[in-house]
Amino acid sequence: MAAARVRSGGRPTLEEVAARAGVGRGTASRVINGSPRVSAQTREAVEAAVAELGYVPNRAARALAGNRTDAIALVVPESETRFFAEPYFSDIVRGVGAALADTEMQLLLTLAGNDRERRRLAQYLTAHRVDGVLLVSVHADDPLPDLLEQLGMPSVISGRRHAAEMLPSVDSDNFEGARAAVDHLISRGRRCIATITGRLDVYGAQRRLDGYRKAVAAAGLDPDERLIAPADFSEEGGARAMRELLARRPDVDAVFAASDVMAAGARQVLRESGRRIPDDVSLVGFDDSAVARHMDPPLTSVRQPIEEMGRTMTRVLLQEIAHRSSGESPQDRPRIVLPTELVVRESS
Amino acid sequence: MAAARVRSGGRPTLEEVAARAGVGRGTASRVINGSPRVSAQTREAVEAAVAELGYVPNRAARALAGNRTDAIALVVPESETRFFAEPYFSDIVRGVGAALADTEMQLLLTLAGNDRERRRLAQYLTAHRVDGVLLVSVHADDPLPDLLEQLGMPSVISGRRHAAEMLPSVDSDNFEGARAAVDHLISRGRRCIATITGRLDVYGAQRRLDGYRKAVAAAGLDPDERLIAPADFSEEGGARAMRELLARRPDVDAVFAASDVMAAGARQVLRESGRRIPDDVSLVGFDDSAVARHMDPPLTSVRQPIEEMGRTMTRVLLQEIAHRSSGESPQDRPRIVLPTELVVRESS
DNA sequence: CCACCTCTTGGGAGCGCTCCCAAGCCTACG
DNA sequence: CGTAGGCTTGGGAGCGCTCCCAAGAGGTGG
Repeated sequence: MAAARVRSGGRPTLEEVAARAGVGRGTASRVINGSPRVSAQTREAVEAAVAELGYVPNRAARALAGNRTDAIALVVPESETRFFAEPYFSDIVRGVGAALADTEMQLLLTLAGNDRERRRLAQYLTAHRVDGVLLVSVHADDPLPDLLEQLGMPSVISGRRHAAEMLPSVDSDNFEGARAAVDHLISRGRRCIATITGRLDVYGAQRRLDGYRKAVAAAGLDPDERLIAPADFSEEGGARAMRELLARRPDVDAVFAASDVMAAGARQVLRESGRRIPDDVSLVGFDDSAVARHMDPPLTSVRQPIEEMGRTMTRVLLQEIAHRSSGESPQDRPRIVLPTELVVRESS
Repeated sequence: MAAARVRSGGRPTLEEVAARAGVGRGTASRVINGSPRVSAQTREAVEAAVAELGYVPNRAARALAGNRTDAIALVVPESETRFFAEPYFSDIVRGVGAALADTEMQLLLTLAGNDRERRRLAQYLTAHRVDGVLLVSVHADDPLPDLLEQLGMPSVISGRRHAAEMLPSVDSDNFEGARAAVDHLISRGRRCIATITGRLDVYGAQRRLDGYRKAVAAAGLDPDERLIAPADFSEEGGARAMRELLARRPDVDAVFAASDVMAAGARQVLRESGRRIPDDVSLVGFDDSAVARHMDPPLTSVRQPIEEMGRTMTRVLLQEIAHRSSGESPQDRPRIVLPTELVVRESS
């Protein structure tokens, strides 16, 4: 067993694996990359060498030679990681991680603050070369999607900016979720149903409002615009909106808040006004977060399959990348909508 | 303006920048890496070329040539990302991101499930070559820290496994936080104070218990072991522990739970037993999570500076990496403890 | 028996960058 | 006026891998 050249410090290289297996570098590479053009015997020899040496390919070298990186970036608006504190963020990551588990792909986490940073980011993403980008929480005026589109960077977006989004997208069914929530309130005999919306430049918030409108209209209820109060997803905003609502329509008997946190704000105001939940006013939230479960009374809420959204986004992105590199032009921009589920608790 | 060789597809390379600036490749590299051994004039010329060409260094090439990666990994036990759903996870990431903001470092997110995966992970981390590792939520029997230590990989750990941890660590002051919580209960006139602990193989949980014991002893209260109920950080576990507590010492007049979620479980059981909070029993949690703010009554809780922990861990890691690469032997293993803060609400 | 394939295989040519040596230039000093 | 020494500078030699061409081996048909 000639102890060939034993490199003192570093990890074994392809060349060493090849030498150990008694084959050429090219052949070893073929085995490691699963090319079919290798005899079974050779393959075995190389695989044995890999095992013995504990060889792991050097990513940087691969990236440089192969002009790819085996890495994707998850871009999160930094300003919102806190807003994401509710399961959202970690569940997305879980989902992405799960989908990546038996891949060689790495996950790069990129926090981008303001729009300027996001613009710079696009540069980086292409220069630092990730193979694809996952975008979450995109606002109507976010330049990033267009930039990525132009750069031809495979990307998947969650929370479409608008219906005409060019990028593949994965979303939960905000419309149906909202509709189900309102239908539920109607089935409870409520007739004067208000809604507190999120920031309407977030597509999902708009869709939730649409769902509300649809359900109200379908039930033949009075579609009073005064029953619609805009807010910003914050607890304080929810409280403020609830006060407005109460001032405009004191006879309100149900509220659909577009997030649990806003519902929490609304609950506070309803309490202070002497109204009981759900006796006087029914309350429904959205997200089914920890806040919902621990509210008093526990909050009926619309659950989104967040982890699955992460999984699905990733799967779609990997496909997109595969297509792109195999030269196919992806005709169909996948546009996936995952179902939501109403979780009924005591607040309604 | 001789249009030199204009590469059709790709981004500009160092070579092109050099040509544009009329200097050699080596010189261009020096400017870009901020070497002082360049004349001001040359520097300007290169910088201009960089700007004009929109040059961004190729990471893979750098990594390959320089034998470093400009990337660090944040290792999260996958099994716990959900447990992390409370601000923890996202706040840590925020902190890390903030500390990395004006660095060239990238953040790699690594979810590792079980111990076997974590073992494999160590391989990957060295082979895929990250420059350093951030470890959060480490259990007593986790093999990863030792592996990283052996491999000589710069690492920083949060939540030390045991006091004798070899790696640099950043932690919040669980001991003082717990003590402050119990002192607060004592100052409220409580005399029979119980505690619900987290998994004691998590260092922080152990420290919280230590803090409880210390405060009880210092106040000269009866240190009855029956007032200590172990649980697992879960709501259900908290409820179970509370039931045991009530069975053993029905006269309990205060409970310090080592997490808000467990406090929520305890609250439920206390309610069911007909006890009022805080009139009959005071309740204090730990984490100051959303659950605490929205509980009924709002929960007094110990806040940890999680985002700052992320920031600090990262800073320490970057220093560690810098030392390592400049050949200094890091004499002192930083061991940083960040202060906690008691947030008093109506539950106590 | 030879031309022509197909299947494997080896290894050269880079990918874009950092490291480092040697060369060129200038200043200062003997 | 010659020479040593300090600054800058250019560019060769890889880093470890993938891509791809050409060559060898074995088989087949005319």
